[in-house]
Amino acid sequence: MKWSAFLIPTVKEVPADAEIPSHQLMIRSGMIRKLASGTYTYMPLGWRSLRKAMEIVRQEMDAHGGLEVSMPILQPMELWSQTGRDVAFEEIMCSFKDRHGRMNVLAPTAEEVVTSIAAGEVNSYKQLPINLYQIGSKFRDEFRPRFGVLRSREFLMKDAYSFHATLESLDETYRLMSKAYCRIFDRCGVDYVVVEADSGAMGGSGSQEFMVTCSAGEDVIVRTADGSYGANLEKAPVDLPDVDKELETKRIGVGAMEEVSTPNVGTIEDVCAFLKTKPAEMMKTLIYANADGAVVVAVVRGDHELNEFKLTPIAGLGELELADEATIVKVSGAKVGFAGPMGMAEKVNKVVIDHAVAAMVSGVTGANKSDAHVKNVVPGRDFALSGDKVVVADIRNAMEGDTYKGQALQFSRGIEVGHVFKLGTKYSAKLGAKFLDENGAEQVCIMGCYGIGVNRILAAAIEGGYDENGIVWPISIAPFEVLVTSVNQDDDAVAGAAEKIYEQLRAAGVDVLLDDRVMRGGVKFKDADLIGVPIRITVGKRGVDNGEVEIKLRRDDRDKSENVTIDKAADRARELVTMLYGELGRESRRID
RNA sequence: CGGGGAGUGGCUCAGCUUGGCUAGAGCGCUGCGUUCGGGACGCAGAGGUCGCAGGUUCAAAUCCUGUCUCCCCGACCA
Repeated sequence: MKWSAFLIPTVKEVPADAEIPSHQLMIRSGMIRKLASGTYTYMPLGWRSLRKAMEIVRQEMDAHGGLEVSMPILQPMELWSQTGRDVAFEEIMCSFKDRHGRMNVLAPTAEEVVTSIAAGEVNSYKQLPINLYQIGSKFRDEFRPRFGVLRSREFLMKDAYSFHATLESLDETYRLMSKAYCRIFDRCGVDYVVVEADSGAMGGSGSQEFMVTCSAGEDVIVRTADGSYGANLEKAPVDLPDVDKELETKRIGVGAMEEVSTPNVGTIEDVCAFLKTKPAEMMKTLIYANADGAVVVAVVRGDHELNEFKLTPIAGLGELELADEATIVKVSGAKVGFAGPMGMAEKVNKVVIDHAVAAMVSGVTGANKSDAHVKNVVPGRDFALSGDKVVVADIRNAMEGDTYKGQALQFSRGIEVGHVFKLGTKYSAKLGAKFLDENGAEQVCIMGCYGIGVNRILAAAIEGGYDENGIVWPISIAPFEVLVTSVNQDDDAVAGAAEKIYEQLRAAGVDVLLDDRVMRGGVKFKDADLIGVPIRITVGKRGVDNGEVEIKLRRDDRDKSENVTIDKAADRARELVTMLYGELGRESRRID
């Protein structure tokens, strides 16, 4: 490809609405342009990179048992009603009514469609297992699109769905997919970690996320110091508090509960300031309700955060939401901010107390009376720690200083680029994906599903590879492998040498871009750095006069360029191409 | 959805408080010349009716109302 015939609209100024490096650089390098909030055009350069990422995904899926298909983006709402996900996804689905009055949705994902295919076409255990995948646009009406291509309303996803006769078969495919994912991300040159995850709206039993660590990431990754365990914060467990042998003795020494007036002092911070205590000596009482009006009271230490992903299954009352003001007033007998755990077990459907609270000698909490708190509240004495409706459990977020399996927990941020789930029979049962087993008995297919955010691979690669001058691409997903810059395009000898090297590389199957624009060198070098092609051949008058050109890697400093003769330039570049590909994916990563 | 901010040439922004001459700058773009290995310089140009709709006024980019769009913060941090 010749630059003069290509469209690479680079810009010097940083667009006002781009905040993170990958977003800024994708716009500045002319890869993408925004059409509307959360929707982007991939310009020729960006599309080349995206296609390369797609192709790596495709190759590895094909190599690991995937069968590529193309399912409709346009789906009937009716299908979603059958699994109840018309409600679960309601707020995030792009939907519209067609001229016949039917509701349609633009695919946010495709479990329903693929399962209905399996329901129709899979009849026998002999057809199983099977793993169907596609790479295509998905639509989610995000609450808040942001960070460019990282959280957009339309995005490119590789989604795969496997069907099995047995759990063992599912496990096998799940492992195979994890392996394929490792190869994909290795080949794409992104630095990732695999963590335990919550399966969220997908449902199912097991799930792992592939996260690219990056400060702009929206998820928090928790890892043990020895690296043996990692999880999304949503899921990350914490060790139980140390057992204090003196606990009971200390509690006996605590005086009776004492009510103190705290007018309009509702938040933990305010109460601490008012009563001169610390958050760690307080108990936060949160009141939740489900759609049927069942009420759950959760109690965590004042310095801890409740984790709803942990609370929900323990409460066992379905989806929970923080109760509205009226419910809080009714349950606690006080305005918002003054609830306490005392006497709650008798009033609500469930009381869930965090381990850390159960281990407190005593604490301060709301008095269940407006404008009042109580001191000297002793767990077990002043509110129950056991009983029909009471559970003590891990319901809080891990935080700095916590341990798991005795290992200190470390926190970092990450971008979710891949997610694998064991779905079980949630969809197959509802949509009738059944088969006959060896004994002629009808069974429901067991399913797995496996997603990759293809756009996110690009953004993540940039977040992990850029400098003050622009992008530093891994060669596998760079828009071009080699850039030949003709510094003096108006000089026939220079232009001729550059063209010759370009043609040699093309003939050798190298993906090469020739900057044949008649422009000043400085502009060309700046553009070259910006678009980040990994191998650069600089052809200029001062070298050509000596029969030489310069070759350097984008990631190396300017002074590390090497001079080679014009004749050998293409061969040397090919060696470097091979070397750079060889560097990708050499690290083996262990996946369970 | 709640709070905040912003919509002015292709891009980044000034002007608006205290309405008033042909609406400005930088970048980009076109032409000519000088330059020419790290985003050159000079000269000459093209390009906006100030998001949209209404209103106030002799007069509106500027004030008022409505509306649309975009961005930021939050949205189940008590």
